[in-house]
Amino acid sequence: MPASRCAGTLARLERALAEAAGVEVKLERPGNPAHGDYATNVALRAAPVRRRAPLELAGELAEAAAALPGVKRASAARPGFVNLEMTPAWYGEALGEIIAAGPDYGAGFASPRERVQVELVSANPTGPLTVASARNAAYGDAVARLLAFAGHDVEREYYVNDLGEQIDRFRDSVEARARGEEPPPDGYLGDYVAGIAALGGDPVERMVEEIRGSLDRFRVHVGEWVHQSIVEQEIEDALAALPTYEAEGAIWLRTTEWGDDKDRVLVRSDGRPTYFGADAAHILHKYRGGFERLIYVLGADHHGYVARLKALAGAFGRDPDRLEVLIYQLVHLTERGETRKMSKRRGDVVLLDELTDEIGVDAARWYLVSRGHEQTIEIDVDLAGERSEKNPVYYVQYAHARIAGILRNAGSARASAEAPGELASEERDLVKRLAEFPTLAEEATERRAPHAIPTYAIRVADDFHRFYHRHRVLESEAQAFRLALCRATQAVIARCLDLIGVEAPERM
RNA sequence: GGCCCCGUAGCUCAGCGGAUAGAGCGGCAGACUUCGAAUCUGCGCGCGGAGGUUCGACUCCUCCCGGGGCCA
Repeated sequence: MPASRCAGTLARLERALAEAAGVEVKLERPGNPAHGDYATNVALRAAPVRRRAPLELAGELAEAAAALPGVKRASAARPGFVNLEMTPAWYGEALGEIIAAGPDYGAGFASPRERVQVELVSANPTGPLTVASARNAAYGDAVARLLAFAGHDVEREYYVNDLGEQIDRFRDSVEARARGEEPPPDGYLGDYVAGIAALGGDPVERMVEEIRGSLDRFRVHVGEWVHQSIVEQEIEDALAALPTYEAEGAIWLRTTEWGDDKDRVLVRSDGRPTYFGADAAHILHKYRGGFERLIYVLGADHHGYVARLKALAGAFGRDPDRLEVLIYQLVHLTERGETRKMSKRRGDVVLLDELTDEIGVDAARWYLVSRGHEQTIEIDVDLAGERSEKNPVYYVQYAHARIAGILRNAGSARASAEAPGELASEERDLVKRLAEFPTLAEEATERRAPHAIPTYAIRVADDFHRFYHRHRVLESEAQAFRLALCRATQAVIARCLDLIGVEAPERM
C-alpha cells in the first residue's frame, strides 16, 4: 500500500502520526462518538513488528499525538486503538482548505500523470444503443471523469465495428426498407431501420450519428471514433511487430506465454484476419496514439477477452498491467416479475433513449453507476418511472439546491472558515465528512469503483440536512462560519454529482 | 467439464482486515406562523453453510450449497 499522496488537513495529520509511529497511519471515523473524532489501529498493526504490547504502544502514540497541533485530546483504548479529539481551530483549518481549493478540492492526486485512453460502449452500429450499453456508458464515463479529476490526460474512444456479417445483414435490411420491401428473414426488424433508410447515405454512418446523439444526451462525450475498417489497414504492421508463428496455414500468436489458456489465430489460412487480428491492429493503433494506459470497459459476457488482450500488450513489448479490462456485470430487465429477453436484431429492446425519456438522465446515470460494477443490475421496466421519484439522486440534488437558496438569501454576507468557539456536533460531523472527500475520490479512482461517489454523496447530503434542521445559518452567532460550511458542502456535492455525470441544480 | 461475477434487513444495495455491520425503498408513529417539508426525528437479534489464517473476519484461503454469465 503506497502512502496517501493526498493533500489536505486530514492527510497531514496522518503523516504526522505516521512519523511518530514509524508505520503508515490511516485514520478512520469511529462509529461510536465516545471514541473521539478520529481513531487509528496503528498500534495494533505496529505491535508485532516492534515486539511490543499493543496497548502500551498505543499509550505512547497517544502521548505523542496529544502534542500535535490541532489535537485536543488523545487516548489509548483496548485492544490498542488510539482515539483523537480535534480542536475547533483544527476544524476551521480543515474547512478553510476546502474553501480555498474551490472546485479543485480533492483533485490532482495522479502520480505519475499518464495519457489514458478509455474505450467505452463500442456496441455494433446495427441499431440504437440499449440499456446494456447505458451501463457501459455510465460506468466507463464515470471512470474517465475520475481519472481526469485525478489529473490524467484522458481520451474516450468508441470502436466502430463497421465490418462483418452483422453489418452486412444490417446494410441489406436498410436497403430492403429503402426499396419498400421487408428485410430478409435473418435481417434487422426494428422500426428504426426504416428511419435510417429514409435518411439515405451510408447506413452505418447514419447509425453512428444516431449513437453519438444518444451518448451526447446521456452526457457521455466521446472524443475519438475509431473504425475497424481503418484500423485493419494496419494489420500488416501489427504482424510485423508481433512474435507470430505459422501453423496449419494460419498465422498465430503465442498468447499462452502471457497467461492465455490457448494460442490465438491472427490471420486465417485463407488470408482473412480474425477478430483477434483486428484487435491486434487496433491496439497497435492505440499505442501509436501515444497512450500509456489503455482501459477497456466490457460487459461480463466478454470476460474471456481479458487474457488475450493483455497478451497482446505483452507481445507488443508493453506492460500488460497498463492494459486494463474493466468488466461490469450485465443489466437484467424484468417486466411483471418475468425476465425479459432482448434481441437487437428482433428489435424488442429497451433503448438508452427510452430509459432517459422515462426517468431522465440524472436518475438513469445515478442508478446505473450507484451499484458496484461487479454486481448484476436488475431494472424493473414497470417500476422504472416510479423508481425515479424515489431515486436518492434527488435527495442529494435537493441538498445542493437548498444550499443555493441559503446563499442567495445571504447576499454579500461574509463567510469565514474560522471557528467561532466550540462547534456543534452536526458542524463537526459535516466538516469531517467533507474532509474525507480527497481520500474517497482517490480510492474510488484507484479501484475503478465510481459507485463509492454516490454512496458518499448521500452521506454528505444526510449530514447537511441534519445540520440544517438543528441550526440556523443566517442571523446566527456563527453565521460567517456556517456560510463557509455551506459553500464547502455545496462544492463537494457539485463535484460528486459531476463525477458521475449528474447535474447540480441551483433550484428544483 | 473449465473460467468469471454474486449470495448482507421484507425489497434494492453499501461495507474490500478493526471497536455496537449501515443507507434507500416499503411499513408504523411524530415534527412546517422560523434560511426550501423533494426535509427531519424515532422504531431493525440480517452477513447462505462448514473449516482455516489472524490479537481481531462480512472482508483473506479451501471446500460445499444456491443464483447469473462466458467458453468448451
